[in-house]
Amino acid sequence: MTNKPTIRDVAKHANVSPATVSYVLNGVKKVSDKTKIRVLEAIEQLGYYPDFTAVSLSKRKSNLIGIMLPLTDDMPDNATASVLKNNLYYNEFISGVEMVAREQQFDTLLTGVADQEECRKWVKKRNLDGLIFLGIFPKSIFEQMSKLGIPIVLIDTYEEYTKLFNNVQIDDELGGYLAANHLIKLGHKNIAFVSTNLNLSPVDTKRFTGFKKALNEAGLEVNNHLLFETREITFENGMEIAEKILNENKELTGIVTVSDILAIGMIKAFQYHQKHVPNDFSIVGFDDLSISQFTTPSLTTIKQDIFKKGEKAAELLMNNIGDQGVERQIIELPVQLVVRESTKKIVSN
Amino acid sequence: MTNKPTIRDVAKHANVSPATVSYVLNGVKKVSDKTKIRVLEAIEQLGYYPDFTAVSLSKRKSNLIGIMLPLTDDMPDNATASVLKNNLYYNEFISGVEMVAREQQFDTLLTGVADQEECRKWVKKRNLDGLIFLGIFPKSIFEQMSKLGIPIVLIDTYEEYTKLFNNVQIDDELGGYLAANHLIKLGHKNIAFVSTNLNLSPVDTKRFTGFKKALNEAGLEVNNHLLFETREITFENGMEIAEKILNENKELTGIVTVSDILAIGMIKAFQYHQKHVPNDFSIVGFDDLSISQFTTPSLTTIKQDIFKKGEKAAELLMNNIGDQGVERQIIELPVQLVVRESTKKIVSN
DNA sequence: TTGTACGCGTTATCAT
DNA sequence: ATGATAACGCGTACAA
Repeated sequence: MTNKPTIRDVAKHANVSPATVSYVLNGVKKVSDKTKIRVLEAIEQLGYYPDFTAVSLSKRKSNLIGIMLPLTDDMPDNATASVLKNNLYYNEFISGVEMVAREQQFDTLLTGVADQEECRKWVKKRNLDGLIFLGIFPKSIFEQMSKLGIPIVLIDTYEEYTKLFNNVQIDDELGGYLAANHLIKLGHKNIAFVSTNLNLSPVDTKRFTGFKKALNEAGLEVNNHLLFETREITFENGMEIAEKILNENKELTGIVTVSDILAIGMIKAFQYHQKHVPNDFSIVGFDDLSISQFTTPSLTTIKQDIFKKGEKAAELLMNNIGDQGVERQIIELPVQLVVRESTKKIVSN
Repeated sequence: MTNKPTIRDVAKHANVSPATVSYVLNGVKKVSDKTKIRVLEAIEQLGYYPDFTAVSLSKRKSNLIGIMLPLTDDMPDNATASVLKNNLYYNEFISGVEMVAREQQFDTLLTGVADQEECRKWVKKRNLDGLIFLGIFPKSIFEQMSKLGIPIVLIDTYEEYTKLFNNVQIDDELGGYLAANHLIKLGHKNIAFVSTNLNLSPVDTKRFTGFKKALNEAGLEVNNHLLFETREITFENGMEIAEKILNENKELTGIVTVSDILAIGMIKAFQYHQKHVPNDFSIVGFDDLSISQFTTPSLTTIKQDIFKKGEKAAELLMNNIGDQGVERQIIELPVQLVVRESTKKIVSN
């Protein structure tokens, strides 16, 4: 038979009880060395390995972690997929999580959630051992989640109500500061800030804070006309903003964005309208995606190691799953200015 | 208690047996309408929903499907992650699978596999209901897999020994043909073909076949010096090939590649060495990734709908999981030439 | 070390 | 035709 051997098969083969086999498997030191060896041999011979489903049912532990992607209400049902499709950021992050999880015999599940009920069900249905929240979620969801009793790691959250969870983040304010400062040092005085809706994104707000700080320090005034908000981070939205800038004839030479994606879209639109980057506009991205050094011009950007962010998040989660009662941690990863071709010293008039 | 209600709780609440509840849940028509309503009410009131782990254990069905990524032996252990990280292709594909799976209450697991044993174990451990193979795998793995007794969908395979599985593919030969033909029509006569190792990649071989066909039809000779093979599809390898072309002073004006990634890398290297695309080299990519219309120059490429490929693969898999004995199917998705800025009519001398 | 109840839903068997 | 009982899937962990 190609049938998978069970723990009872092994037990029979080794002339012991299933319990003993289980003890050997789990390193419970209740077993004499000689029986242990017999059991190990039997396991080897039969090619036995435990069924995770059964383990999961009896231990109430699935060796499964979940990554939660945000779905706003106005998105179509199938938005998980489209979020993934368009956002290279998620891709790298998930890879990092995957890698660490796999090393520890965990598998990773992905979902988008519209409401907390759905989320709770998902966790319960699959007996998930831990959760990573990637993105912004409403307060109510966290209240629900904290009742779930499983470790949770948040990414890039600043809201007060998230303070009781683990968090992996970067110094977003510094990122915004570095980006603006870079342009200022290049002589730019009229600098735009391009982000998602600041009311909805504390991350972008932090970056904006850093941005403003740099301008203030340089004695430059923060001009609200040079703040551009878009709903979602896509290439297309980047193009739209660039066109808006051109249409409205904004006076500016420098642009700080919260995402390489937006920056790339903007550059494309500028080029389409015969504007040159960096000659006409200097643009700083954010993230340093793998594509960003291969665009033309290559992107000056604030680099964060998204892959490592995923790794750290998974490590944190694993530690918490391993033993509860670990204290809540905040891990801050570094950001760094990477200067490439999309920014340039301004040509004074 | 916040404890999840079990089927027995529901049964008690409705004054029936657990079995009856199960029947109602599974639509077994053994239950009178009045009891059914009672049960439904109890379910509603208690907020009951079944535990997938338990269902999985008793039904031997997990509502989980797996996507298998290839790991060659010489890759590091953690290569799943890096494959994902670098390959935007996978990203879009997986999104498509995810979406369809989710609609049917399935979750999707991802893994890279080095050998068939590991793969088999993974399937067994998690009781996976179906498998999608994304990429090229050795023959031996398929022999093992066919014994597993779960539906399998292959992507882009042409090997003889894969003929007994479902397959989702595109017309790769046509793709190669269209790409070459486009360049020929633009007046190019010395056209390179850039691919992975043709001995290892039947897909690239098909495209090469189409490529050669177009050249032959046009009375052009296929020059082996203009065939460039690389090990892996990365931006960096694209750059390398471009540099090789420049270093060796190859006489060519047109380039057909098997991937947008390679094309983007090549363009970058050309630009770095003061060569202009498309003025000096016309380049055709393959895939039409979401980034490809935002590079500079934007890519002329052979478009395939990778997202849809994922959707189709998942649909096929779901159908097969639903009822076995469905006949093996091959689904061929269309390819299409998308002309953008990276190709141009040759300036005759 | 072992026997065995348990976790939770399913389904074959049996009863009305 | 309805519905209950109980064994089962597989590993775990407590009592003995």
